[in-house]
Amino acid sequence: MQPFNFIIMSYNVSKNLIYADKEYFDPYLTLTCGQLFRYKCFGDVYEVISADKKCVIKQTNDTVIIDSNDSEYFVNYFDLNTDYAKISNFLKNFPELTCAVESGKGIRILRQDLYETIISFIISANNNISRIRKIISSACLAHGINMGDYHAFFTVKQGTQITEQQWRSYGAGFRAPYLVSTCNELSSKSLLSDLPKMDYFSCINALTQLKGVGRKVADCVSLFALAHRYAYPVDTWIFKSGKTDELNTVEKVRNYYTTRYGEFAGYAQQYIFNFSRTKSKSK
DNA sequence: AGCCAGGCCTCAA
DNA sequence: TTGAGGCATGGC
Repeated sequence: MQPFNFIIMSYNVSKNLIYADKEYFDPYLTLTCGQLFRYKCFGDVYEVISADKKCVIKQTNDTVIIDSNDSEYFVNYFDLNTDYAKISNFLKNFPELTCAVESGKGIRILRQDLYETIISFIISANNNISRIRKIISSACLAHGINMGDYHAFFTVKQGTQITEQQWRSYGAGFRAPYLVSTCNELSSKSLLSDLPKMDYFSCINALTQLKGVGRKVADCVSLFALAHRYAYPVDTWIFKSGKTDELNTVEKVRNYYTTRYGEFAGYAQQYIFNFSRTKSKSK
């Protein structure tokens, strides 16, 4: 399959503004579906912080407007060069995905900063999204560079200065020693610059060497930061919705659905995750 | 009040 | 290789 078949220019850039087609970009779903943790909602206006950058998202009837000081960064961040119409139409053909794709229409899978994603998803282990957001927010407030109206995510160097006790005071709990260890590893080795050059399985192998990074976190990093859309992170929601008498372990669920959805497994996973959580909230 | 959360680590067998 | 148990904390 040729990559350019899935590329479409559904946006325009004018100075600090990006105008994106709203048809396949729902900011609310994209921001709240658990792939990023540094965003705020002000009615239908949103603020997103990624690494040391910030953007503000506004909307008209048919357009999403992204205001930032680095349009190129956020075009890539929001994956605006990928054609989600083709992806969702393809996935809709799987009967078990029809409802999930419909209700998750407009979710985009981001291309996030690698370091921030690794740290954030170590914190995510056995945790809930609102707590994850608070822990990350506290750490960034204390250690990230003050950018005026927001704080950047702490740098790799700043990360090495956060003590276990400080992590605990931010609410990281038993993950505190993992965070200290991984911050040091990422600072002293070349992993952060090597990972983007690796194939998917090499990424999983390298990432799971880090403390606090198991297969699920490694899959999230592969999917949300390294653009390996084959990755299929199996968390409690995905496992509950996918398990059967035969598929009774996390490994079996992951193997079955990565094979079933192939190079689009990551997108499918995100639709399923969103759908099962919204179903659970409404009852 | 008690279960659960975008799981991982250690330690047995 | 697989399974059990423990784990900080607070949302709901």
